Amino acid sequence: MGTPELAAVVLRRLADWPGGEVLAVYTQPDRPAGRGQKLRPSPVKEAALELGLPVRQPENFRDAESVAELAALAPDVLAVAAYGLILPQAVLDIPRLAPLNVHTSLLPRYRGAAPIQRAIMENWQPGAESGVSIMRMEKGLDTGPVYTQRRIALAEQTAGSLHDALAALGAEALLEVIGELCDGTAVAVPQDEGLASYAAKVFKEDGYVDWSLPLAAVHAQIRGVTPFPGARTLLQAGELTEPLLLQIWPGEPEAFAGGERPVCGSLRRDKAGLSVACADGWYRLGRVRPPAKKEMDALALCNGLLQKMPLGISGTASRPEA
RNA sequence: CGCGGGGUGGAGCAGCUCGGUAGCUCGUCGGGCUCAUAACCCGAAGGUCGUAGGUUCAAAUCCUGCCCCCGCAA
Repeated sequence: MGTPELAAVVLRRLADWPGGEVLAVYTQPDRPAGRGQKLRPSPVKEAALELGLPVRQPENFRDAESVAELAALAPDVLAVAAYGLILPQAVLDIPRLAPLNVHTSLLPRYRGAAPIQRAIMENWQPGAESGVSIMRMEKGLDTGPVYTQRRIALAEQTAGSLHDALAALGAEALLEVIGELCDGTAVAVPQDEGLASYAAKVFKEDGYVDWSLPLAAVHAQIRGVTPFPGARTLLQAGELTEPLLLQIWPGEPEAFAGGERPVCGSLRRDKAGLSVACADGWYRLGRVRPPAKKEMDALALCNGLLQKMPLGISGTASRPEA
């Protein structure tokens, strides 16, 4: 049971597994999405169809009928990853062995909606890490006992790359736990409630870069919202008739040279491109995208839209009005 | 028919309102200069202006159809 790309990765791995069989795939109903508001199947549904697996898309499990349909399959386990539907106790009780959940954080930290992104945004100390947990589902949100975890260094990860890495690790860990459940050797350890934290959903405003922070924090914020919802900043430079809402990708932190202390948010153009001043250094912009344009190097932006901007420090980058 | 932006040498843009010589920054190639450079100087190549029609003496520019790309929203 799952919906987005993460769950599709896990599903493919499960379908591949010789130790068991996927009885059915549950995913959210097709939703209008994208340009033109066309009805679109979820990544999980696409994967399931590719694999020739039966797909079910109930609106929810509040009615007895949906629950009965699932129960009729008599599954040994329920494997859930980012399904996006609340599963009532009646559903959690169905599997013979356990209802399992793949959660992309080191529980009990970052329970909730956006563990991957929040973990990156909030942990910019050197050596920080995150990971994925396989837990037994219970009534509360991501509160169940944990069977196993896999850790991974955050380093230069973006939300996108970490997502991919954790999807692979999570699928592997899930198979391991299912195997142990079959053998009867699986052990789940209750979470330490004292260490619990929640990862709130990430909105577009979370991508508005706060240049008053230190380089490492700025870099972490940008990596955490890349590629979704994307980091943005409002550029105001000399010849621009109106401010430019730029989407930006992770760039290069550069510590200030001795004595340098520009105001946070100052823009600097040089032969190599564009940099923005943070609390303790210049953040050199890498890939960048103006509204309605394709993504490009900061240097290309300078050569085109910003070509009248003089070399040196002028203009500012700031958070758009909320 | 959800809203909106765009397609101009290799990259990024201007020019279109008001039709009349293909422009700018960068890159590339050749040459020069320098201890040196993502430095500077000189020179050159490179474009069916997305596509098919229409209007016109004349279309990147005005009109119509089509193709392609992208943002928002969900």
